[in-house]
Amino acid sequence: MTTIHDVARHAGVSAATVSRVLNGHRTVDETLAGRVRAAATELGYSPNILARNLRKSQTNLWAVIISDVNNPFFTSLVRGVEDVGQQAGYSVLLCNSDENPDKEASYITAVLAQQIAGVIISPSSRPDNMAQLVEGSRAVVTIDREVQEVETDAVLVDNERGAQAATAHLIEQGYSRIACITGPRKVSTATSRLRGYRQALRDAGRTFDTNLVRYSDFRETGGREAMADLLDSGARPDAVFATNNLMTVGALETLAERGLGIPDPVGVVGFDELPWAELVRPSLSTVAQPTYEVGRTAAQLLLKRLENPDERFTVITLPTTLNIRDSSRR
Amino acid sequence: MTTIHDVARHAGVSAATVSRVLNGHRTVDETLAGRVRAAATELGYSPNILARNLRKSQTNLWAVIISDVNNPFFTSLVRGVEDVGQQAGYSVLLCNSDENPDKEASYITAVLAQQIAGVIISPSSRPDNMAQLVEGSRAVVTIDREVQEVETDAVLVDNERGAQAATAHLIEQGYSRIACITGPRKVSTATSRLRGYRQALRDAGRTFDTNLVRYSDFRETGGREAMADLLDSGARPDAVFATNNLMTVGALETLAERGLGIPDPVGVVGFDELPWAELVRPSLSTVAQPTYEVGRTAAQLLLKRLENPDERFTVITLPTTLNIRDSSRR
DNA sequence: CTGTTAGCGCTTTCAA
DNA sequence: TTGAAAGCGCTAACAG
Repeated sequence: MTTIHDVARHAGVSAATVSRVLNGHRTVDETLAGRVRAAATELGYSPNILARNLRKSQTNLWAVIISDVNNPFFTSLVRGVEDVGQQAGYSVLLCNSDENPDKEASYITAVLAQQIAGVIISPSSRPDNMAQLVEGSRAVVTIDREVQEVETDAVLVDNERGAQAATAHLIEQGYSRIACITGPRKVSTATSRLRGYRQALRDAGRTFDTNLVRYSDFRETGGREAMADLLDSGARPDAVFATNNLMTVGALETLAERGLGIPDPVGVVGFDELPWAELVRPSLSTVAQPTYEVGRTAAQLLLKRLENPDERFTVITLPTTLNIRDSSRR
Repeated sequence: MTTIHDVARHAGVSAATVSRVLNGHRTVDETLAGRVRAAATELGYSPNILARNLRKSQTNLWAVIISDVNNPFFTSLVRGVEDVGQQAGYSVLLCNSDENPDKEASYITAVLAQQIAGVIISPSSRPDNMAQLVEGSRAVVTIDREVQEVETDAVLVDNERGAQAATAHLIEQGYSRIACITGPRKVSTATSRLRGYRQALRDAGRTFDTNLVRYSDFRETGGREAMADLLDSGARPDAVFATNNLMTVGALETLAERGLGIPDPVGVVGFDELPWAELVRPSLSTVAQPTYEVGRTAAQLLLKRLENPDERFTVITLPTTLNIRDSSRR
């Protein structure tokens, strides 16, 4: 291992000067700086990151805490984060909270212990976790979901409008008993999307019927059970809007099991794109989120916050796109 | 920040003793150890990981270098790694080489610079990268693909047998002109799976026809183009075996575009499970890999290697499962 | 079994 | 503008 002292000796300067040059402090004479850079390349020097971390009490790591690595929504997002982070010299730690507040809490503890530079998080339903994270961390950007109790930079999508567009589309296709399978009551995306659904019904002069609404868990089995329950309960839905991709898959499975055709007698629109939505037969109508963009934008906010810790918080809301395919077109 | 010295003072011992107790060295008197533990909890002490990292010249981080985060094969694998790693006190860095040897090289450099404790990698086609990684890293486990030139612990699946079973199944269903879309010539999974395909043909007394083989890139568009080329070339395939999930998707897209029915006139079997294989119509026959298990096993090998750097290398080969669904059944 | 001591390699005052 | 020196908090070699 060549150290900063080796470079210093080789260039005939002190270690402090080498440090200054390599960190881009402009206060060094150009001649010396040149000598230092030459020595560094000649010796193949690269600074010991661990020593730097200790000295600065901070790593060059980011953490992304998401609720499900298996959900393509998040993987695409992670790429967006990674692309920006790597550019700026950060490596990305992936943490998978699994929609489980305890697991989230343990990751937050780990993140604080590691002295991670910045955190991008899709928060679970426990606001205390977020409070602790924000308290102990240098920079936090919230994605996907809002947390009322804690203020941070955030990147969201226009959930309400997306849900409204999806529901309005189903209405316009002549469906009359449109069900909604949404996520946990405490998760903002679940409630916003439900609100959009409700708004579309109201706009169309329809009544909002709680018999047609199910609160589930954003998972495949949850969607499956919610759909079964809707069919068995006598609510007689002729269409369903599911507020995330996995629950949509679950709903489709139930419909297939029951031998119910799509889009007739039952129309389907899902929130979130499925990677192979075109291959599913009939092809699936979705409200698509700009997932990669969400990740990229969050990473950019994080970068800004790291540079400028005292700036006011920004919240960016990105638009969704309604992709009308065969599952809702009759 | 409470430091080890605070705890030492509080417990009336030296910092070294505190360190010993907290690291589980058994050479400390139980009375003292108890006092230390009491002091530590009372003060809410947690060791500074950055200092420990510097001192030990090693982080408590693992890196997983994979070729595509968007591929569900890898995300499930990452979970397996993460579950084991977290248990043992490691955090997992996710690196996305994107099937690009240059990107892989840059991640390897980063991993070495970070002094990552252990690396799990699905190597690209550039053996030099692996050589450099193995040279500079404490522990490396290879997954998914073999690299001839470099010896490491490894977790593989029985690609040849899986491919053979898939092809034999197509033969048994009465398909006579079975094509194979495989990956890059330099990637072992591509060649092993092709070998299995070939073996099945031989076993059935069929001739191996290179006109029915395409080397592609393990990506969706690659599979799409390869399928189109097969159809346009006059090779007249009546079935296709694609050697990974994304290329299978591509092939399905081409077949749909051309209005060719599945399983008639064209049968399809893919390697790797698709997350919603059941929803694709017709449902897709696949050779499934135990992805989560691959990750878990690799992590366990890594743990072992870290404990025991001089042990002989182990290579574990896990079995695949042929899931026969509608796309190949006529 | 325990304490003293000496760094790990870097950044950053502080003084020149 | 530069260098000397201190020290981030920890672990491990060594001595007792």
